[in-house]
Amino acid sequence: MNNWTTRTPLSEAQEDYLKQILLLGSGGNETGRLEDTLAVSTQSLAEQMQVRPASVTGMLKKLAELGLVVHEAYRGVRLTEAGYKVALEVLRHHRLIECYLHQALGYGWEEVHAEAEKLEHHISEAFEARIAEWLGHPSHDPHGDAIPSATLELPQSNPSCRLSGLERGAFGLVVRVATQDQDALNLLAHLGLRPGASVQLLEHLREGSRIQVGQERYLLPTALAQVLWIEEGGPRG
Amino acid sequence: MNNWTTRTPLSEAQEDYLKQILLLGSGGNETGRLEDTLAVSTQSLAEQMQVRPASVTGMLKKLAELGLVVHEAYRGVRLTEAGYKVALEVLRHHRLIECYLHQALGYGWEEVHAEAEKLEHHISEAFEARIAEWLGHPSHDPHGDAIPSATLELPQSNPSCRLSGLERGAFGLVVRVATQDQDALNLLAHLGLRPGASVQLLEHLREGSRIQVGQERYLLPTALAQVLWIEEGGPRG
DNA sequence: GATTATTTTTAGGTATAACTAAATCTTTGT
DNA sequence: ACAAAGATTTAGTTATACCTAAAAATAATC
Repeated sequence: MNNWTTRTPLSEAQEDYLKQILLLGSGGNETGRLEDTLAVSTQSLAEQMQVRPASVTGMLKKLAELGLVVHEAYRGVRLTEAGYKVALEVLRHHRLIECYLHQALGYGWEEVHAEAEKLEHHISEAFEARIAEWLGHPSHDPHGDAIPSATLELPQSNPSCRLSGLERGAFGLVVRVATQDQDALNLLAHLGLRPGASVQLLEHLREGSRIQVGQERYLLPTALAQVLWIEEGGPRG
Repeated sequence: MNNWTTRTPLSEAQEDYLKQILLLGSGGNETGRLEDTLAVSTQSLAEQMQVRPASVTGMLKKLAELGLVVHEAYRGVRLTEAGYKVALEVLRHHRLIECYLHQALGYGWEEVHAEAEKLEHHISEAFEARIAEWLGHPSHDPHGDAIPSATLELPQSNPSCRLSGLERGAFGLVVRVATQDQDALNLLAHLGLRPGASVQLLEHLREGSRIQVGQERYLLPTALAQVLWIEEGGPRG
């Protein structure tokens, strides 16, 4: 374990592992506190990174040597404070870039992920600072994900629940679209199910949830209903 | 030699080699025509890329296999049409990014090079198109270097000469600052010797050239006087 | 034609990050 | 409690990309 806070620049793969450990450990709900994250299994990381479990073990070993994770064999991996910081930094880059592409360059909110995924590893702190400034230090990205501040604090979010967990007849506002699947994003964008959209839940069925968005009614498969996070509230603001 | 126009994505290093072959082969004066470029020596490439000549030979072999350069042993290397296209594409990315950092994000013209150097390899064609549009399809970057168009044509430049070649008493406009050395850029920026600045040449001395910029007079070392390209013209526009 | 400088070849090194196969550990079901 | 199933680790391999030093080959110059 290396304690010297030295910044041997991490590889792209290493940064991605740390980011995924944070995301998986948060169960999609980052609280901003390392203590609230769970240990992540080798398996789930392997799936997420599209790699064999053995490859994950290898990488975790390296990250553990760097003092960025604690890996208890057979029990999963957790970030250390240092690793958590790096992961938040990467997340900040990613989400700021998404914001910037959307607001400054006119990308659709469903298009920004792929470009941000590449760029997040290659921008300087100066660049980060400049776009954050230009954007007015936003708290959330175009998908509704919270953006860590320059000091790596996460902003508070209002209570919300998955669309699939909404009660019959309830109204609400989409506050977050929690998927990175490009096809899912395209579909949701086409239906107008973007952050800020107003929806009503009509009924839950075995195949999915029947909902109303504007004048249109859709039967949304459960897989998709689970990625939409809703803030409950009266009909159409 | 691979003729299939396939786009096996090139590595960062490969793109950098191609770019440097173009820059060195143009002697700092790109005409936009491959025929006007000279063969580049292994040595000069090695210096530019900060590696040993043997490494250059190795890389040239690989690039030749990809059909991007023609390497005549012991006689130097030239770009093929395909390699020339790639090099221009990289140059376009680099210079557009420099413009964008300067105009959209407020970077100083002397600061943009380093950031662009990293980003040029990691932006998509969509990103390139969007920033080109935002900028209004500029023809030159903040250093005065010509930007290849979307179709990879280089814009015509007005005739110009090095400050070191100017005649005694002549007036002119800085149109290009042809160095990537950060310290040189900083120094020139501090003296106000940026593209667009008006200068008069007072006299040439052994140590350099005495010049006047605004109210100030400087003795500019020859090494620096050679990177400043001047368009001759009457005193202060 | 010999000397010098440059270039290429050869052989080998480093680093990253992936993989497979086999061994080992943990969990689960009976 | 134990066996089977599943997950994880170990060990050894592969592939890529890049680099180097030293020896051999070539070109240029006197």
